[in-house]
Amino acid sequence: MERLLLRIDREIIAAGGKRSKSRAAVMERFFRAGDHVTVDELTRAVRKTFPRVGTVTVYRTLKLLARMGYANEVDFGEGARRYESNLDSHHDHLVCTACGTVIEFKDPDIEKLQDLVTRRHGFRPTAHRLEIFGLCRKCADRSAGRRQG
Amino acid sequence: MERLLLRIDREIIAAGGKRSKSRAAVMERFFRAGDHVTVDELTRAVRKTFPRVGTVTVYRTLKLLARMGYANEVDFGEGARRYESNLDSHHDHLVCTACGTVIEFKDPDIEKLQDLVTRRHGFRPTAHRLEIFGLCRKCADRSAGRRQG
DNA sequence: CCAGAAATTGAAATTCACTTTCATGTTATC
DNA sequence: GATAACATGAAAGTGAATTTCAATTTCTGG
Repeated sequence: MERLLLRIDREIIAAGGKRSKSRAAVMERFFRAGDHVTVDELTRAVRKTFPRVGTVTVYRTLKLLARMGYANEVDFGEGARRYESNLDSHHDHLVCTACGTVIEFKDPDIEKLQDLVTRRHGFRPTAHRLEIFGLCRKCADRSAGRRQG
Repeated sequence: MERLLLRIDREIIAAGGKRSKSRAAVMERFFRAGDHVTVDELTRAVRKTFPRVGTVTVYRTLKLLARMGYANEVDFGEGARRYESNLDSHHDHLVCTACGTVIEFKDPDIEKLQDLVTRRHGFRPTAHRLEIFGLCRKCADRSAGRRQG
């Protein structure tokens, strides 16, 4: 973690940038969060220990991380986009439309079939996103319970 | 087509709505378009034969069609959402990031695997979307050509 | 340690897609 | 054809994301 932040900082400096405390605070909170955060959520979190940080800096830092490949922009159709760390390997999402829970999953078989499909169309894939919307176990149980009793 | 528009009109009237020429024009252009249109694109198209139509009406009509199940909102990450007719069965998208071409595809095997994944998580799916980004055959060939000679 | 150059910051202004408002125009009904 | 309800569209309003710009911070090299 400390190591990661140092590495990113070094990369930024190599590209002609300079260190900054605000950005460091944003990055640390972001990677510590672990899940999918909106700019607004992350701003509030950072402000707990760094009240002076502006929304703009959070926007800029996340865009920067995305450009550098350390973060991904994701969109669950809520109106505001979310960012997730890109340190783990690729995964897709189950999004509960009732409670908002997001479950990550990996499925190499689906990926393989996707490769087949793209090949069939002479398409060279660079990225993909798969989101499945529905009810998580808890919400499904609740609605089933209501229906049956 | 004529038949479809009549049917939709009848449904609207059954729900307490009234007929309208603007809306009819929007719907006809929309279903005739066949592909994924933005509100802006569709507005411009409708105005060719119906100059007085406002953007708002296009927004409202597409939202209405989506609510009635005749259209789907899709998002290729361009900033503006697109609408596609929902008359054909479900399909997913290959989006070329170079030229913007969108290829539709269906893959029952992928769907089956998706069902397996959701079941494994006790998740009850209601919808999903799969977008694969990359280079279409033409753009891939072009960049391959450049690379090899 | 200091001065100057360059990047970073954040409040405010701006943009852009989308939605809401509301006075006016249309449509259906009696 | 009067009237009640719906549809329309211009303009105003939202809200997320971006840009602007003066002030601040960071780095470099005397």
